[in-house]
Amino acid sequence: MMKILSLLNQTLIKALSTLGYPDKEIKLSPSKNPEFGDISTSLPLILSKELKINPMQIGEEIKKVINQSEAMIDNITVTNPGFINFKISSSYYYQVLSDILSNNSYGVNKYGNGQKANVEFVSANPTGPLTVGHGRNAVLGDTVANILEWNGYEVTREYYFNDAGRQMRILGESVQFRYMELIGKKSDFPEDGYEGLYIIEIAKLIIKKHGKALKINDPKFKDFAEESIFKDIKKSLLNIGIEFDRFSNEKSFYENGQIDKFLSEMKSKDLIYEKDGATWFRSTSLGKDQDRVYIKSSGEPTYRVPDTVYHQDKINRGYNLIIDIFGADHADTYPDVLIALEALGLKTDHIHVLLYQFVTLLRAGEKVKMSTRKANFVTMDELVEEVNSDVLRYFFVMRGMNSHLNFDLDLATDQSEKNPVYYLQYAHARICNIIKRYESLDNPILNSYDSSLLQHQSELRLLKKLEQFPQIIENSRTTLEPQTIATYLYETANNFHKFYSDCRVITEDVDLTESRISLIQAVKIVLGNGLAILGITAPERM
RNA sequence: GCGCCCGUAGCUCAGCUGGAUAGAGCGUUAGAUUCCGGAUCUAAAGGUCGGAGGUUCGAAUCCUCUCGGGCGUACCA
Repeated sequence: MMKILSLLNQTLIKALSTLGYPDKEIKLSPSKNPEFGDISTSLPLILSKELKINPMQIGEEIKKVINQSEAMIDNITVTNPGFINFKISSSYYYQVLSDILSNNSYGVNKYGNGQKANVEFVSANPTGPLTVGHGRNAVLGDTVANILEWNGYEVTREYYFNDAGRQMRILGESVQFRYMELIGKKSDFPEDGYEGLYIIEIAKLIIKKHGKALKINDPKFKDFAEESIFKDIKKSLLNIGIEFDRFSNEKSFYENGQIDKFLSEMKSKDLIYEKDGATWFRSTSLGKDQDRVYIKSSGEPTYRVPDTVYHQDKINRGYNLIIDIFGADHADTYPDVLIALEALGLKTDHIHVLLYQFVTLLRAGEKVKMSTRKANFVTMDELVEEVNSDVLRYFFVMRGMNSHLNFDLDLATDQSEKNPVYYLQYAHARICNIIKRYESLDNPILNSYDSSLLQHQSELRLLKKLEQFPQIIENSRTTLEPQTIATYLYETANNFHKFYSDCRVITEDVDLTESRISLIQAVKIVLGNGLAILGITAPERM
C-alpha cells in the first residue's frame, strides 16, 4: 500500500498543476494539534508570496480540486494564516496494521538497493583498553551501520589502526621497561611512556610466555603488547554487541608500496616540498591556511600520510558510501585528507564524516581529564559491568552527536535505574506478557481480526505512531543521527503505555480482544525492530 | 588571535532544510491499583529559547555582532 505522505504529495502536485500554480517542493508534517487533523502543510503560505494571492484563498482553491476519497482523506480544513490540514481516513491506518503483521522486518526499505557502504569507527590504536570516550564512537558507528542496513545497504564495519608510528613504539618501550623491572634489570622509562597497570600485566604475560631472556629492543615487546591489547579491545566490543568485518592497519600500506606511490604522485603534482629537514604538504595551494608536515625530520611520516592513503584505498575498493566516525578533535584534520585525495583526481563526494562531541566525565561534580598515557581513564568494561550493555548503548545514542555528553560517574548506577531504555524494554516485555496470558487462556492467535474495532483515541494514536516507523528509518538515512530513532521509540512506548492504561486488551469481547492482540503484536514488531537498530535487546520479561 | 561545536524549564536534553499555543525525562507537588506486570498512568507548578540588532507575512530555527563553555589551531593521533 502506498504511504500516506507520498499519496498526499502526489495529490498536491496534481492539484497545483490543475490550478496552474507553480511547482513547489511540498513539505508535509504531522499536525501539532489534533484539531488540525493528522498532517498539515504550509504550502499556501509559500505560494502566496509568488502568486500574490491571499494564502487562505489559495488553500481553499487547493482544497476544492482535491479528490478526497482517492487520497484517503476524511476531511480537509484550511486554517489561519494559511495551513491546509488533512484528516486521514482511519481505514488507512487499519491497513497499516495488516502491513506490519505481514512483515516482521517492517521498516526496512530498499533505498540502498544493495549498494556497498563502509563505516569506519572506533579505530582506537591498541595502546590501552577502550575507555568511555571510545564508547560513544563505538555505539554511534555500529548504530549508523545498522541504520544503513535497514535502508538497504550492504555494510562493511571497519576498524583502522596505526601500528607503525610513534605511539606504538612508545607502547613497546613501556612494556619493555616493566619487563626489565620485573626481572630486576634497569632500563629507561620512555619519554611520554604509558603508565597504566595493564602495561605491567602485559609484561608479566611476556615473562610467562617467553621467559626472562628477552633483550632490549626485542620486537616481541611491541608485538606482544599490540596483540594482547587488541584481544581485549575486541572482547570489550563484543561485550556491547559490536563485531567488525574488517581491520585495516597502517603498516600494510607501507609494505604494499601504496605510501611510496602516493608520495611520488603528490611530488609529481608539486604538492610536497622539503623544508627544515621535513617534507611538507603544500595545502595552502589547495585553499588551506597553512601547510602541514607529511614526513618529520626524524624520517617518520605523520599520521596524515597513511590516513590519506587509507582513504584512497577505501575509495578504490569501490564503496558507494564511505562513513567515518570521528571525535570533534579531528574536525580540523580530516579536510586535509580529502583535499589531498581530490588533488589526485579522486571523487570524495561519497565520503561523509560524522563528528561527535566529546563525553565529559564528571566525578563528584568535577571534570575528569582522561588520558590513556597517564592511565587516568574509566574503561568501557568497568562501565558495562556497572550498568549493562543496553543502558550504555542507549545512553550514548540518546543525545544528538553534536551535543556534549555529560556523564557523571557517581550517578552512573542511579541514572541507570532511571534510564529510559527500561521504559522501552518494559513496554516490550509487557506486550509479551499479555500475549502469553492470552495464549494460556487457550486462545489461538488468529489471523483474522477486525481492525476497525480499534476506535479508542489511544488506539488510533498508537496506530498513527506505528505508521511513522518506516519514515523515521528513511529520514535517519540522510541525517545518520541515531538519536531520532531513540526518540521515536520512546514516543511509541509512551503511546503503548497510555493505551495499556486506557484499554484492557483481554476482555469478554472476543472480537475486540482479537483486534487488540493484533495491535499489540504490531507494537511488539516495531519496538523490537527499533531496538534491534539500536543494538538493544528486546526482553520478553524483566 | 583564528576555525568548528554548544548555550532552550531547577538539572539533563529534544525541537534548528523558517510556520500555528516552544516539548520530554529527572526533580518538586497532588492523584490513580477488586482487573492483562505500578519499571506504569493522570495532573499541576516551572521559559524574556545567553544578549543585541537584522532578514521575513512569520525566527528557538537564517544573517551580523556580542557574552559564556568545549574542542582544535603539533615535525601527537
